[in-house]
Amino acid sequence: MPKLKGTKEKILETALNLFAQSGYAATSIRDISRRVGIRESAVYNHFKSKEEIFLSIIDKYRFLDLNEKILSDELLEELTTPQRFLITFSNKLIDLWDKPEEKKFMRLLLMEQFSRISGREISVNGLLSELRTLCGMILGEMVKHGIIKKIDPEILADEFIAPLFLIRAEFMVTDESSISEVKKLVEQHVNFFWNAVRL
Amino acid sequence: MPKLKGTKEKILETALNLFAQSGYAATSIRDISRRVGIRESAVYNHFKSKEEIFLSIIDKYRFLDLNEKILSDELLEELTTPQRFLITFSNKLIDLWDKPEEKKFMRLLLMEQFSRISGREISVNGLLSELRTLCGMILGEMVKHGIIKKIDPEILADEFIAPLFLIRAEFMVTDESSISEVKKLVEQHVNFFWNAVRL
DNA sequence: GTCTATACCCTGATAGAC
DNA sequence: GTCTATCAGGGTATAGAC
Repeated sequence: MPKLKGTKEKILETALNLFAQSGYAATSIRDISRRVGIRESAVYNHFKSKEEIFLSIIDKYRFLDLNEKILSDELLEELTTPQRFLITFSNKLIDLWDKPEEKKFMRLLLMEQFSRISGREISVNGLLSELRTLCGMILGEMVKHGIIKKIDPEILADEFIAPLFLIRAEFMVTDESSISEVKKLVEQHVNFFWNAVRL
Repeated sequence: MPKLKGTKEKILETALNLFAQSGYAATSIRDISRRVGIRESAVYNHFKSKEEIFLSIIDKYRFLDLNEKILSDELLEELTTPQRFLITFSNKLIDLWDKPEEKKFMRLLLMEQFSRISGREISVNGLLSELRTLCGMILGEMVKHGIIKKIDPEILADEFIAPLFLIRAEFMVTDESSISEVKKLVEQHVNFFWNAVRL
């Protein structure tokens, strides 16, 4: 990783900012180049079209690597106290979603998920499926070890994730994140969920 | 209600179709006028700008009138069997959301919620808040009558709605609605929810 | 790699005849 | 209310000098 951001990198970064702010169609190459500090035409040395910029962004941020970013050893130790584990897990997820880059990317996805730019499917489901898999695994293990009720892990995962996601999405409209309020809602949800599944 | 749709009405209808399909910015007045079958300039006899068309659409579809559209006498009779009531209620909601106009409007909202066209806030929260209030009332009554556990009705409403909404939103990306699959997921959710709150 | 210059099309919007 | 005609501005993208 070079320390000085090349122009290409700068274009991607700027484009993400503008796309996430105003949407793909409403953002022009002119806007992007102006902010980067180069001419419109110079952009075309790095990307052959506006669409290619968009697709590069998608490819760059598509993978969250949740396991790596959330499942620390420290967190796994809390598995002995499942309710606390779920709260810590959720908060870590909220923090991850609150990171500027992830936030912008999520906004972009939410905005453009129906646009089908260049036929490629831009789905929020994709972003959620990784999380769904991870939660399904964790909750499935809890079922197996008799920590929680015997319920289909996929259902458990959906019930656990859906409110979390909606809480996050709702607070994304206003940009003042008020993360503490979010975390209060998250904790309420986890408590409800825990009472629903505990034995 | 006039039988023959006036041009103004036709513009609104066409604009909703195109906005919901490609987004506000990507849809031009030309696209709209072409589909309506008039010249671009003729549009300006009815709306002074593209923005005004958008805002008219928002105003037209903003109110769902959930109480009226969902709470029938027949449904209320099922209150004696709460679990069945919740399933019927959810299915009615899904059917409502599946109506072409509501579906398109919801798509449009999901796409443009971050755009802040003309400074007006276009939030999905607004669409959900009416539902939240209704569910809060119903579930609050259930709590009061000792049918379900004593839990804050607002929390109950959120826990009930979030998965429903996410299920609906996910199936909105692909236009083949496969409503039966949706309803299966809905039923799973309601069963989970019911087991979480029953006494 | 970036610049200037430019091609060429589409945009929202207006003026004025019918 | 709809039309033709027209506008200025902005859109993506390319050519060629430096």
